[in-house]
Amino acid sequence: MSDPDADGLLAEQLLRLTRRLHRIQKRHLQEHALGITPAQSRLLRTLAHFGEPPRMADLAEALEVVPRAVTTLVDALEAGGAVRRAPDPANRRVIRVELTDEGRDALRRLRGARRDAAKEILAPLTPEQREALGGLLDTLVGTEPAQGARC
Amino acid sequence: MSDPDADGLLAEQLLRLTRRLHRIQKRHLQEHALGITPAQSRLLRTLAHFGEPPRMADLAEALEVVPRAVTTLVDALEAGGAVRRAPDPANRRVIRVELTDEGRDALRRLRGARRDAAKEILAPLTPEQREALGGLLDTLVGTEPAQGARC
DNA sequence: GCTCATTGTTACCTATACTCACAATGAACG
DNA sequence: CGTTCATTGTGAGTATAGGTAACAATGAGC
Repeated sequence: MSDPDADGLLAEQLLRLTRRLHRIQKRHLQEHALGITPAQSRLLRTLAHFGEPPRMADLAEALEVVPRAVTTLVDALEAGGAVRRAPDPANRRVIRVELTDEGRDALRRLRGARRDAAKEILAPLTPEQREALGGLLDTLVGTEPAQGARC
Repeated sequence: MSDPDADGLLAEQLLRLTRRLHRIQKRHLQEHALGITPAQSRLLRTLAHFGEPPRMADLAEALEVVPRAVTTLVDALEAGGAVRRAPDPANRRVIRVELTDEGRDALRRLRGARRDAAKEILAPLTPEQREALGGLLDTLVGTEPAQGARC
């Protein structure tokens, strides 16, 4: 407020932080020997939050990306055996994306990688600060991760 | 803390927020009719914070990117006339990146775009919350933007 | 049946950043 | 001096994440 450029600075910090997060995430994903990119990890995690196999369009909405992007991600994950495209008997246009056993396994290992990455990036903050940050981000992002089931 | 997955969620929110910021930034940059991408805008802004024309390597460090990335950005900005590569008389290896008058002008218009973008993304927060967020990000990012002069 | 909306995808493009190799230059030192 | 080594920027190529536009297949409304 005092600094008229404070908001811009904030944006800069946000960017810097996220790029750092991305790098750390990538490294941890490699270390954990999961042949998975951060975006694929994100899809996998989102997928797990749905009660039943979501449609591609559902995933696009949940991830806040264009449907086309989901196709690419699911392609990669399906090639890796983590998910499976299943036809919807009720509507032959839609494709349900199912988590395979292999995918569930990957998710489990992924959790470790994710926790490590988060721990590393959040190291400078006290638990209270983390909570505060979480609250602020909630407000900013809109709180609703738009997941199928509220996990 | 209570939720063992809270950190991962936080990372997710951060990612979501930054991608949203990126989109908004891009849109505002287009609206303000500056033929400039977000990353170029960032370099330009960083450039303005140096007391004297920095070397490419200085920019790489300030932006936290690999030197090669700076080359690409400066290429584009130089093609657009916003910056100029100037040889360093003291060391023929180094290249100083200077802001042109045109670049200074772009920076001025850019400020508006940036403020608008920040305003839009930060709309849900009260001024106090923004300040709090800024503080937390400061702590996370390390406070030192590694700019030549502490602006 | 005809028209229109939905759904996923093919094909292509962009932005950002990375690695690797290299040429030019400067610095250190026998 | 010359040899070796470090610095600096860049060419070439790659990866990741995303976006647009056009389209074929399908379903829905009249």
